[in-house]
Amino acid sequence: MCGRFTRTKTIQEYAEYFEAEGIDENELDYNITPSDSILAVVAENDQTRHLTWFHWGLIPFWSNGPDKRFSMINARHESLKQKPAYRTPFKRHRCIIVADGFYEWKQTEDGKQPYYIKLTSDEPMALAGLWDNWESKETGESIYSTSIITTDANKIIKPVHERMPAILPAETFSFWLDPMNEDTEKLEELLKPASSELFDVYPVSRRVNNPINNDLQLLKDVTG
DNA sequence: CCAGACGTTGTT
DNA sequence: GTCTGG
DNA sequence: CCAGACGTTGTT
DNA sequence: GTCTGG
Repeated sequence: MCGRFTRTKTIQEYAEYFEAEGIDENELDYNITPSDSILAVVAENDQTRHLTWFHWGLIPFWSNGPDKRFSMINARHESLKQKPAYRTPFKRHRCIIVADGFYEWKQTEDGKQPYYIKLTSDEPMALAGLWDNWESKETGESIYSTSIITTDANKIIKPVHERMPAILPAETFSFWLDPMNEDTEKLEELLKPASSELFDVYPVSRRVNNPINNDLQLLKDVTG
């Protein structure tokens, strides 16, 4: 699954990498947790791309509002076409969530050991995501929210965890983001596990476990 | 037809 | 909104 | 995802 | 055990 990740570069770098219109804000984060605001790329009908913030945890537009009983921080790619919460967003509300790496935990005899997973190339990680917009009938308040799509873990991640986020290669960004594209068969093919050869996986400090910790040292390999 | 649900992971 | 269950 | 909190009534 | 908060 993907329940914690990082965003370690500047907005300007992401704007350039994703060929998207930036925003006049910046916030590095070494320990992003569910319910945080997260950065994503969306495209308009004319294919113009924008960076924008979303609440992490999908709130369907038809729901009565944020509901803590549900934690829709991840969407299994196997259920996108079927589940009511994901069907329409998969057709019309796809986005790319901006990350540089993510954490997964392995249960050990003496507790939970976090691992950091990043691209060997040090490029940004393009996580496949869905978004929705919920509006309050009372106040008119609008919440843009998002969910990260998960898929089977690849060979290098499987020893740590059974699932991983779907990661998009740069040449598929346009196809994935195009809001007019409703070819769910072909879109689904992009959600296969990314190749093991692209990744570094290593154990990091258990300070990651507590979301209050948020500093560059969290990314340090503790193997020695 | 209406009522009610609408989620994932890991662990058991 | 849309699907499932009754 | 993990960490941390978690409850009411009646009597003093 | 289960829910909330971060």
